[in-house]
Amino acid sequence: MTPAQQPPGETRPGGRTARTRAAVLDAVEAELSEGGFAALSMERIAQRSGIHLATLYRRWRSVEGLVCELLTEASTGIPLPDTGSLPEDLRLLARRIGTFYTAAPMRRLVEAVVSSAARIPRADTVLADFFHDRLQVAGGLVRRGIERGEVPPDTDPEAVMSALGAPFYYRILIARGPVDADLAESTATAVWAATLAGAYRVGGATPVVGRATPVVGRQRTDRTD
Amino acid sequence: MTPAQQPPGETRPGGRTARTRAAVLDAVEAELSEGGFAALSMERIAQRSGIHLATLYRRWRSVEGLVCELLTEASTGIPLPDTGSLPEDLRLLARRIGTFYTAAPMRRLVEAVVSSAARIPRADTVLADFFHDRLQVAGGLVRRGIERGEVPPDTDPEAVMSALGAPFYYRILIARGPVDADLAESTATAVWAATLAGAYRVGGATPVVGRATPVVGRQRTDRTD
DNA sequence: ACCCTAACGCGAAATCGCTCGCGTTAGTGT
DNA sequence: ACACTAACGCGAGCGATTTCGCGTTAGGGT
Repeated sequence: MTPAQQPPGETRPGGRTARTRAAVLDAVEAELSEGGFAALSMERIAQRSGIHLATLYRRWRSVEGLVCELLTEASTGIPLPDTGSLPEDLRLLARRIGTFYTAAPMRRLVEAVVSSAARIPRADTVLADFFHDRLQVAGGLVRRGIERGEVPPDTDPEAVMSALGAPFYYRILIARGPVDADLAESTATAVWAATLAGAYRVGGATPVVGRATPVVGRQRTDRTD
Repeated sequence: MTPAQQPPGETRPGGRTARTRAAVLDAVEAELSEGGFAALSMERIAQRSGIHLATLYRRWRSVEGLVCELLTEASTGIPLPDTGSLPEDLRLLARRIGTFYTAAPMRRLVEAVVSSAARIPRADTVLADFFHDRLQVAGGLVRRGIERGEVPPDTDPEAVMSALGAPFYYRILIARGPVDADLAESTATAVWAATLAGAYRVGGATPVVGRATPVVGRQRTDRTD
């Protein structure tokens, strides 16, 4: 039988292979920044990078495959703060996410990958894995806060980090408005307040009863209406 | 000169035109529910609806155009509650959004439209307009709360409603996990707490200083660091 | 009840995206 | 330094999508 036949770029990843990869990904990024995902085609990428069309198809199968690879490249995008204070960390991270997505290129990349995920299964898993990993490590930020006793110990770190990211992606993908500093501030404030209120506990949120909320502590409401 | 030549379906919207439209949109919805956007093609829609392929292309140009039209159809999706209490309304609405997106069909539609928006300009504007309108009317919910004095008077209604929606779309499009009741509860709690904390004020959020938050009232912090 | 034409059905034709087979180039191991 | 072969360049070719021109059907106005 044939020995599994893995796709190009795997068995001999050095030298020329690496160069073409870099050239292609650069071209994709540039094209994406200029015209967005709509104007992105294998043809254009081939011309811009100087790499032959057939090679592109061989290694990446489709434009979707290309933007997926570009996403995995961008892993080292936003560094996680560690100031010793969770609310400070949240605010700082929100600002970094904000500035990260204020510029068009990364916005476009997210659009492209999400768009791809709806079309090819591979992009779906790449996207899911990417953010799953990122959420995992970002959760460390919250875990340190728990250890310091800043928030309820049963706070779900990933839920908090999801809440911190969500508004930005909502703005980019749904509301389709600009990401600005106000959004970052608002989000940081909101997430911190919500965390204190116990909205992100592991077994589901404990509802805030009535009006004024006893904000700290581990209040429990056993109503199950 | 030729008299502008508007696309089919505009000048004579009754009778047969309306029937084909209905048949086609039904087919799109069905196909979308079953196979998702990836499996959606003009060919399949034509077969399923019994409408000829050429007609589809004439009226809607592409699958993206079709899902756009389907979105505008789904306007009457989630009714807005009005219980007389903002936190109750928020929780109820969150639950409705939750159940709405728990089932696959609407999830798929959102995926499809967002995916389309990255590719054709028309979808971009359709999506933006749709959610802009929806945010506008949903904001009434918050405005009533302001009139009742439940939240700070300078609360931004649309910001609150964005915050209520964001986690669901994050879950669907980014985290790619299931939308469940927990998410709805968590979101409702979080948004209410954040609103009380003043995270969604019109001129940008007033940061929550320090640890315990004076939750009600209109505290002001003039620090601008 | 009649005409007018928008919208549709039909099949052929053109276009586009994508793949395939073969020769060439350049890493990599000995 | 040499051999081996992964990865690339090239252009023809295939299939699927999209369009076109024409005849037909059926609303809407008078």
